Formats: sequence, C-alpha cells, structure tokens
Amino acid sequence: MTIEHSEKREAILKATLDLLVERGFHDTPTSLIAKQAGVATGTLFHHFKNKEELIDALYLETKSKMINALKKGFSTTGSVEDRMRQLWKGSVQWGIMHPKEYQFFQQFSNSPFITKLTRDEALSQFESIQDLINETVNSDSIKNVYPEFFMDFIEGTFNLGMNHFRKHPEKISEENMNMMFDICWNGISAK
Amino acid sequence: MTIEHSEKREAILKATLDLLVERGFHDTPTSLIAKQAGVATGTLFHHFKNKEELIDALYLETKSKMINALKKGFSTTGSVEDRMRQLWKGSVQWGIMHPKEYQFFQQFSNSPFITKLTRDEALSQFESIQDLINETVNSDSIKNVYPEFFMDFIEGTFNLGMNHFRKHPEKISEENMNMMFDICWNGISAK
Amino acid sequence: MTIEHSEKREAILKATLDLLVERGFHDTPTSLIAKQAGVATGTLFHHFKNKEELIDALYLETKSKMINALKKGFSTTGSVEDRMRQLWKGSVQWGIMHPKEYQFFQQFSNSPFITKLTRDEALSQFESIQDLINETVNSDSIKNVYPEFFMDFIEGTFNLGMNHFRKHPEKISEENMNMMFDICWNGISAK
Amino acid sequence: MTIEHSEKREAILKATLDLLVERGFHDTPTSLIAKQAGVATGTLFHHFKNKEELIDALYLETKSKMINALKKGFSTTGSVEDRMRQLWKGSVQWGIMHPKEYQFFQQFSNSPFITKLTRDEALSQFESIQDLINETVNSDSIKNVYPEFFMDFIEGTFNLGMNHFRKHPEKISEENMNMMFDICWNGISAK
DNA sequence: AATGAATGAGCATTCATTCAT
DNA sequence: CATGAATGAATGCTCATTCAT
Repeated sequence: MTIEHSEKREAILKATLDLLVERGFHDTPTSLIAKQAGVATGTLFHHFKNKEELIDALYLETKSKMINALKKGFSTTGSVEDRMRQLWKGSVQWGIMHPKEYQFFQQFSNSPFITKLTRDEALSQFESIQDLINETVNSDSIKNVYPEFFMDFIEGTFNLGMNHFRKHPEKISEENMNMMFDICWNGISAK
Repeated sequence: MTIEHSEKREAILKATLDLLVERGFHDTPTSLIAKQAGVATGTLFHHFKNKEELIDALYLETKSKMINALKKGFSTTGSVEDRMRQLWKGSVQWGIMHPKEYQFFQQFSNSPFITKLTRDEALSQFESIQDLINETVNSDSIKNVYPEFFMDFIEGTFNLGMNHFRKHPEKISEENMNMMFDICWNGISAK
Repeated sequence: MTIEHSEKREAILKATLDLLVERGFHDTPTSLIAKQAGVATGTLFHHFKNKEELIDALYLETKSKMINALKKGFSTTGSVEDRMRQLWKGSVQWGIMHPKEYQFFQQFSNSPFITKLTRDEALSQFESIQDLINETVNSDSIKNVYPEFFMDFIEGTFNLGMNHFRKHPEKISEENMNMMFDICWNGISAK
Repeated sequence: MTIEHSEKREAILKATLDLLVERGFHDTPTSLIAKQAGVATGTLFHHFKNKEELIDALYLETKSKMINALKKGFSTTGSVEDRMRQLWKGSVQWGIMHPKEYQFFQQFSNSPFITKLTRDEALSQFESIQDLINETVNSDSIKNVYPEFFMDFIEGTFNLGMNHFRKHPEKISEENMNMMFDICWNGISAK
C-alpha cells in the first residue's frame, strides 16, 4: 500500500490529530478540521472518502511513524534482555515525546473506526519486534509462559509505563524508566 | 448520593450499556436507546437530564456494582500478598464475567463524558482497596517504589490480565490466573 | 395500506406538489418544502423517511384522489361506448381541474422516484376501470385488437386529450371533448 | 448554428445519454459523465459551458439525428394517407431502434433543462413534416378538426405507439404497426 | 411519570465549476 | 485543447432535547 503525499493532505492529517485529541471525535466536525488545515471542506473529501477513512489513515500513518522511530535505535545484537529493555524504553520514550499521538492511540485503538485490516497492516510493519518476541519466548531467559501471554504482558507493561508518565510527567527520567523496566522484566525473567 | 430506582430507569441503563459497547457512542442515538429500552424518547430525559448524565450515571452505577462485587470476597486477614492476589483475581474474574461492563470502562474511562467528579466518587467508594494499597506500600513486602507508581502498576496489571483473557477466552482458568499474578507480583515483590 | 393523516403531513404534501411542479425536482430542497409547509425541517423527516418516500407518498395519494374522483360519476349501466366516454371525459376533466396534479404525474410517472410497487398499488385501486376495459375488449363493440394494445390505446388517448387542453386551454369545452372522444373511439370502434 | 465535432465531445454526449436514461438526471454527476467518457472533469466544461448546455446540446443533436433519419424514407409523392403512414411508421421504428434516445426525449421533453429555443430550433429543422401536416389539414382526407388538435393528435398517436412497443417488445412487427396506424388514422379520416 | 410529535441547529457529504499547470 | 486538484455553496438528513397532552 503506497501512501500519497501532498501538502494539503498532510495539513488535514495534522489538523485531525490536533483536534481529535483536544476535543474528541464527536466534537470535531470535518468543517473545523478543514478550516484548521487551511483547506476547503471539499478538499478533505477529495483526499479521504469520508471521516472514518480519514481517521483510519491517520491511525495507519501515525503507527508507521512510531514503528519507524522504534526501528532506528533497535539493535540486533546484545542479550535478549538488553534488546527488550531498549525496545521498552524506546516505546515509552516515543509516547512521552509524542503525547498527542499516544493519546490518539489510546482513544481510537479500540474504536470501531479503525478497521481490523488497518490494525493488522500496522502491526505487520514491524517484523523486528515480532522476531524479538519470538526469540525471547524460545530462549531460556524468561519463565515458561505460553507465547500469547508473553505478547500481552509486554504490551501491557508498555501501556502501564506510558500511562504512568502521562499522569505524572514530573516522574519522567532515565532512572525511573530503568526502574520500571526492571520491575516488569523481573516478573517474567527466568532468574 | 442516593440512586433512584425504577424499572424504566433500569431498562434505559441496560439498553445504554448494550448499545454503547455494541455500536460505539456516536452510533447510539438516544432514540435508539429509548426504543430498545421499550420507553418513549421523552422518558429517557425524564430520568436523565441529558445524554452525558446518562452515561455518567451508567459509569457510576456500574463501578459501584463492580466494587460491591469485589468487596465480598475481600478478606482483611492474611498476608498482604494473599490479599492482593485475592483482589487481583477477583477483579479479573469480574471482568471475565461482565465483558460488556469491562468494555464500557475501557471505552469511556478516558472519555470526556465521565466527569472527574464521577471518577473520584467511584473510586472513593472503595476505601478498602486504598487501605490495602497503602498498607502494601508501607510494608516491606514490595520493592522500594514510590506510591504513585505502585498504584499504576497494580492497575496496569489488572488491565493486562483482563485484556489477555478477553483476547484469549480459551485460556481462562484458575491456574493461569495464579500464574499471571505470580509473574506480576514477582516483579514488584521485595524478594 | 393505511395512510396516516395529520395537518402537518398534509401541509408538507401540499407544499411538495406546489413546489415540485413549479420548480422541478432538483430545484426544490427539502428545506424549502418545510418552510413553505410551515414546519421544521425535522418534521418533514419525521413523517417521511426521505425525500424519495415523500414523492412516492405524494404520487400514491394523488393517484388515489384522482381515482376516487373518477369512481364517482362512473355508472355501471349504459352501453360500453357511453361508459367509456364518461370515463374518458371524466379523466380529461379531472386533469383540467387539477393541472398541478396532472403535471406532477407527467413529470414523475416515468421517474425512478416512483416505486414500481407504488405504481401497481395505485392502479390496483381502480378495479372498475379494469373491469370496463375487459368488458370492452370481450364485447363486439370494438375492433379485434389484442387487449394490451387496447389498454395502451385508451391511456394514450387520455394523455393526448389532456396534453392538448394543457397547451390550448382556450379550447376547453364540452363540445370539443366530445369531438375528441368521438375521433378516438371512432378509430377503434367495430363500426 | 454549426456543431463542433471531436472525439471527446462525442464521447461526452454518448456517456451523457447512457447515464441519464439509466440513472436519471439527479443521479448523474458531471464527474461520472466525464469518467465514463474517459475524459477529465475539466474537459467536459471545455466543450459545454455547463451541465444545462450539455443536456441542451444532447437534445438538439439527438433530435437532429432523428429528423435526418425520418427525412430519408420520406417521399413527397403518394396519397396523404400513405405519406402519413410512412411518417408514423418511420417515427415508431426509429423509437424502437433507439430506445435510449426515445427514453431521453420522454424524460426531458417537458423538463426545464431544454430551452424553448432549443425545442423550436429542433422542430424547425423538419419543414417537411410541417408541410405534410398543413397539407393534410387543408385536404379533405381528414375530418374537419382544427389544426392545433390535429397536430397534437398525430403526436399523441406516435407516443401511444412507441409506448406500447416499449412495454411490449414482443409485439413489434410490421403487421402490428400497420394495424395501429390504421386504427389511429381511421379515427380522424374523413371516410 | 410517561408519551411521542415537533423542533432546528448542526453535520457529513456532494457536485458543478474553476484554474494553474 | 486537456488535465484533475481544489473550491465552497448547497443539501439531505440526524438527533438531542422540549413540551403539550
């Protein structure tokens, strides 16, 4: 799937993100999005078939950006624990640095606006993470749990960390991040 | 705050819960709620000032039900770990047995419809849990973490467990529940 | 099929007829219909599911009115020719006295707005005319033509007469009407 | 008035005819016409000032085609009846062979889109028919009716025939066409 | 308390038309 | 001549809410 780009299109996506997290879905008319993006109402529907597809596209592209960000700073060497720590901290840090995007995910991940297709497609872009998860499960570095739970455990601890820092921004620090990962990892670690 | 009760009122709340989790907020007009509840449109507004208050009330009452359920099966004796385990398993079990209610919380906990007041009021009903949290933090049974994180850690592991079972209902079992709590608790436990 | 009645509903139908023949379909917004009917826009959609159903209903009810008008002044005695003449003149006269209604039929009879169902239902209301047609075809008073053509011939001569008087209102007279029927009937008459 | 010709122009007119009879006016956006014609939206407006003029042009050119077709096969010798029969059958046959064009005339003849100017211009192209009509009225071959009615009678019987065959294509035959003309002519014939 | 017809502001979306390339 | 992205006025329709009965 190729993604078209154009200045107007980008402006619309940006305005959508800003308004959606600020005002919520049902308080964000397309007319307002268009106005804030500096385009005509028709232009919005020229680029996106309808409001739903606009949000779907925003989800997909935001997820892509996040994944690309994580891909950098992702090493393939080192112990499983080290690489998991890197991933974990990278994710949490991305959430800290992109609060709107994170809030958008929180609000819309479970919403019917995001097609299952979109969700899957987003996920599939990050084979590296899948590989690491698989490697970890198959290694002897963690407790003997079934893979599905391990996936959900990792994802759950991401969210846990991000939520905490969102509520308590004053606690953000490298030290606390390491502390949290230690606690989470300690739970599942074999040792 | 006293809660009025009447058959119509209950029917409206039930219809709201059913429709909201099934169709999402912006696809659930009050007219549809009224129809499914078997009452006239006007009746809904007789019991609830507006749609927002309806959802607010649903949140409050559902939270109350959950808290009351947890209060039973909540012992004040035993080790901190045992009591935390009981609470954790009770919560997860409640989520498993009340999937709609759980999904509703997921969807609306972060939504602007739920007044902060409501959120706080709901929480305040469960002094026992606060007490247990405080007791745990002050005890030497867990690692030396600051209280805010502990709260968020506990809540995060609840969600983690519930989400996992929602995705994988075939994994629901007493055994797996204990396994999960072990892992989560192991992470934060002092030893 | 029962037809609901209410003042507002009638006002909407009347305004629709007036505006539609005056301005055409695509120059008659529902908002204008509502305004002219003296009701709120929402009221229109409370009585009719959408613009299409409004026109469908107008067609059906107007056709009913016409048929009821023709039913009066419809005798079951007399020669076939006399009764056909009565029907023919009755129809043409109705068209003369109800120019808007007639124009509406002209504009919308072939339009996709009028459901086939509606068309058939309208027709079925007038068994008497069907009976007369059948009786005529089976009698020896007309030429030996197949029934389908006879039907279309009769209908065609109605339209022919009405169109003529619409274009040339100054020609309207009992005498001309008889003259026209004579000519039309003379064509198909056995002798 | 000279008519420009170009492949694109023709493609647009063809697409317009096809779509208009298939979907009706208000369900045929110019964008769809352009797409079906294989041209850009702007191109349509390069050839026709606006949608109305497009339809106007389509009406005019289609009428021209019909008239040209009738002009062939139109003899200036023979009895008035024979020449009228020829014209009548020619018209009906044209309608049978060009169902879309006929339907288009049915739908738009009374519509406000077709300028009176256009209508008159189309008519004026066929002096032969006017001449024949005049000759017929002034001859003693038909009953003593006033000319306006005769015109409308002839036109009405055209429509009557075409409508019949459109509804009952299985009845199309030289024989039936003659039968119908006989009946129609018989009505107005002096003898 | 209950009803449901009526309201009208508000919204998503369409579409004829323009214009810079 | 041709293109198609951009425009924005216009429209059909929704829906929370009111109120007379």
